[in-house]
Amino acid sequence: MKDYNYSQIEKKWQQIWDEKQTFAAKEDYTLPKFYGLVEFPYPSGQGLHVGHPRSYTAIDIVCRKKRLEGFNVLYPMGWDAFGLPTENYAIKNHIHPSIVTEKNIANFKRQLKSLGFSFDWSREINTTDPAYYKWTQWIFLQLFKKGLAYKTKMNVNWCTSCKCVLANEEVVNGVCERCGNEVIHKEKSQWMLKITDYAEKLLDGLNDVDFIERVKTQQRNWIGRSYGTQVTFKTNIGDSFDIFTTRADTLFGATYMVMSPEHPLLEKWANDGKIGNIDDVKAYQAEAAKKSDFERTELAKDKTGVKIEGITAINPVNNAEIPIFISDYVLISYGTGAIMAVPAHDTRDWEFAKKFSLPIVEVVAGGEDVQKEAFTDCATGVLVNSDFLNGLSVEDAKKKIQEWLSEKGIGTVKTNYKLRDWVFSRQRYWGEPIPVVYCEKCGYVPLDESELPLVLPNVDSYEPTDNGESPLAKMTDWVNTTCPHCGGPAKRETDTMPQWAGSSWYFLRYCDPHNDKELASREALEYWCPVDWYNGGMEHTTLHLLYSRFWHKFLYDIGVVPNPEPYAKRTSHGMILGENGEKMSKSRGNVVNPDEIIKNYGADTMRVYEMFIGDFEKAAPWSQSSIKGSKRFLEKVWALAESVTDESGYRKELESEFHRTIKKVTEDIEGLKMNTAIAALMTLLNSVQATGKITRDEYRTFLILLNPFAPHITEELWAMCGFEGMLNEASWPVFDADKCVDSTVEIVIQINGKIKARVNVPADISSSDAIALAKETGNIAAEISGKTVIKELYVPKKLVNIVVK
RNA sequence: GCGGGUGUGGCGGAAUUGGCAGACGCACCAGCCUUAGGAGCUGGCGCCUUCGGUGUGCAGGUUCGACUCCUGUCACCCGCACCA
Repeated sequence: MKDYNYSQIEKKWQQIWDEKQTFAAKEDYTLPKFYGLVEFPYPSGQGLHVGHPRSYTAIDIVCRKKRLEGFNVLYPMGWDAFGLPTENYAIKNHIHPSIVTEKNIANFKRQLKSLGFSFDWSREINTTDPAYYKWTQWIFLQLFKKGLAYKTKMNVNWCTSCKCVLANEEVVNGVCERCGNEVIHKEKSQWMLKITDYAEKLLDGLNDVDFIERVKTQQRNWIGRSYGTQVTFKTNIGDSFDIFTTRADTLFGATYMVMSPEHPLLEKWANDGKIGNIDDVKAYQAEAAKKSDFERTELAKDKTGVKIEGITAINPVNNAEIPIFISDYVLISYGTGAIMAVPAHDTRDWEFAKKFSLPIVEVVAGGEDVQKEAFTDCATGVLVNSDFLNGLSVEDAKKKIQEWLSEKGIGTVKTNYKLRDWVFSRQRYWGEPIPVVYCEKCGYVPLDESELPLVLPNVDSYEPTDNGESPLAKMTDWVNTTCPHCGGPAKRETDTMPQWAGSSWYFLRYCDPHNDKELASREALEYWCPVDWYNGGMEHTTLHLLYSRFWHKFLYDIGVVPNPEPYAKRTSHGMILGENGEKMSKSRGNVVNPDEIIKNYGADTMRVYEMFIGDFEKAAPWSQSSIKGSKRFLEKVWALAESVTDESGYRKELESEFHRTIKKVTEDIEGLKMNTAIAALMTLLNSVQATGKITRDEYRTFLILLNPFAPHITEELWAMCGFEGMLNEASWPVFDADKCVDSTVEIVIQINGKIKARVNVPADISSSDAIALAKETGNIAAEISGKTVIKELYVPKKLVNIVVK
C-alpha cells in the first residue's frame, strides 16, 4: 500500500473541489438552508495566524456535516481590508494601499485554500472594492436621511500615534486598542452614528437570540441600562438644573451637589459673574480637561473638587440650601452631568464628603454607622429622617418619592444608558469616503444615490497630518465640488469611515454578492437570513458584534432586511497561545506559522490537532509534540484501508460502539465539542484495530464521520476503496438509539460505597436479580456476613451498593 | 470595586437530572523490531512503601454514594471600571 502522502493528496482534492465548485451554495431556495459564518479576516502582511483556523475549522466541520445531512449550506469568506496597518505599510514603502491589499489577499487566500476549508469562493467579497463599498456608503446615506448620522463638535478620543479619532469601544485602559499609545481628548467636529437610539432594541433583542451567555452579559453591561429618576433642583440665583439618580428614595440625605467640570451651566454662571471663586473653578476645569482618560480613571480615584462659592442648590424635599461642587468624578457624558450627593448611601459621595468635611445624613437605616462607611444595600434598608418616607422599604420609598416628584412637576422616571453614540469618522486615507458634501448655504448635504460609489481618489501621500485632517483634504480638485442641493460651491467630506463600517453588514452581501441594483435581493435575504451560526472572537463583542446588530436593526426598520436580528447563534473560540502559554506575538518570538505546519504535518493533521487541542471556548497553548498524536491517528486511519474485508454491515461485537460513536460525533459537532468527538473516533479506531480488520460498511461509516474533520484523507480513502461517488455527496450516518447499548454491561459492586468487585450482567437485569447476583460474586458474601444489611440498591447499568453496619 | 468564568496526573484535557475519577492524546518508563531512529509495535503510567490506603484548590456540610449539590474560604483568568 502507498504511504500517506498528505501533500499530494491535499493538493489533489483542493483542485478537484475548486474545479467542481463542490462547496458553492445552491441557488435553489426550496432546500433546507444553513448559513454558517466566521469573521472575515483583515488581510495583514503577516499572513494567516494559527489562531484563524481554530474558528474556521470548527464552523467548517459544522458546515460539512450539514451538507452531508442534506442542507444547502452557505459558508462564505471575504476580506475586511480597509485599515491602518495597510495604510502604514503603504506610507513606509510608497505603495498604494490597494496594491498592498491585493497582495495580502492573495497570500491569505492561498493559505486558507491550503487548509481545505469548504468556503464558497464564488461569493468572495472585499470591503475595499468600490462595488462593495458602494453599499456601505448607501447604508450611511440611509442613516443620514433618518437623522441617525450627524456631525457635531465634541470632545473626542485622539490617538497621538495613529493621529486619528477613536470610538469609545476602541479605547482600552486609556490607550489605543490598536497601537497601545496614549489617547488624549481633543475638541473636533465628527460624524456620529446614533447607536443610542437603538440601546433599547439592542438589549431586548438579546432575549431572542442564542448567544453564549458571556457575550450577552458583556453587551448588556456595555449598553448599561439603568432605571432612575431625573430631578430638577433650583438654585438660590434662580437657575435650575437636572440630576439623574437611581436612588430617589435617598433625596432627604442629599447634603451637596456635584457638577461635572464640563457642565454647560458653569460657563453661563461664569459669564454672569455669579461664581465667587471663579479663578479656582477655572483652574480646576483646566486641570480636568488636560487629563487623559487614563489619568482620570486609573490615577484619580482620590476625589478632588472645588466648591462653587456664591451659588447653592435647594433640595426640593426640605428646601435645605446645599453647596454645589465641581468634581471630575462626575462625568459630563452620562446622565445629566450633575448629581445629588448622598454620602451616607453612596461610596463615592461618602469619600468626597469625608475629604471635604461635608455632613453625612443617614436616611436608610439597617447598616453600620454611616459616619464610618456608606450603607448601599437596597434590599434590607428602611427609610428614616425622611419625613413622609419614614418606615418604608427602599423599593416602596422610590415609588412614593417618584409620585411626589412627578405631582410637583420636578421629577420624572428616566432610563439611562452607558452606551454613547458611535464616533464614525477617521482622519485617514484607507477607508470608505463619507458621501456627504458641505455647502455654506445648505449645510451638510448627502450625495444622490446615483453618485455612488464615491470612489476613493488616488493621492500622492497617505501621511496623516498633525492638524487632524485626513490626507484627502490635500486633494483640492477632489474636495471642491458642487452642492447637490443648490448647485453652489461645496466641499466634500474628507474624513473616511472607520474599519468597522464594512464589516457591519458584510454577512448580507454574501447572500447575493454580485447584485448591482441593491445590497442583496429580497429573495436571497429572506432565504439565507438570519445567519444560523456565527463564530468569532470575544474581542469583538462590544465592537463589530454590537455595531453590526445596530446596522441590521436599522436596516430592518427601514424594510431592507427581513429579520430584526442578524445572527441566530453566536459562539466564541479561545485563543491559541504560544508554546510557553503566552499570547502569540512576534515580539515574544512564539509565533507558529501555519504554512510550516501544513508542510510538515499536512492540513488534515493541522485541522484535527487544532480541534483536539482542548475546550473550544478556552485558550489553549500550542504544543509541537502533541500535534504528532493527531498525525499518528490519521496514519492509522490510512493504514486501515489495507484491512478492509468484503463483509457488510457492522460486526456484532462492534455494532453498539459504532452507534454510540455516531451519536457522540453527531451531538458533539452541534455542541462545538470537537475535542471529545475526535476522542470518540480515536477510541472507535482503537477498538477496530484490536480486531485486526474492518468491514466495508464499518470503514465507510468511519470515513464519513471523520470527513468534516479531515476532509482530504477521507475523500482519498473513499476513492481508493471504491465507494460510490465522492464522499462529500454521501449521507451522514444515523444512529439507532436502541443499538447504542450493549446487551450485557459491567457493573460494580460496592459495600458502603466502596468498590469491592465487578460483574457482567444483562443490561435489562431486574434490581432484585442484580442484588442477588452481587451477593454471590467474589468475596462479597464473606464481606457482609455477620453484619446487618441496612440498604441495598441497584442503579441500572451502573452499580449495586450494599450498605451494612 | 462590579460582572462573568476557571481550579482535576508531569502536560492538553475527559467525566454533571449525584453512581467505576483521570476517557482520548502528549510526555515518560520497560520490552520488541531495526545497521540506525525525532519511525513502528507491545505493555506500563495519579499519589503513598506492598496488603491496603488516599486523591478533583482549601475547610466544613447533605447523601448509601459528591469533581458534580449546599455553606464558607483561597487562588488565577477575562470583561467593565467614579455610569450616580
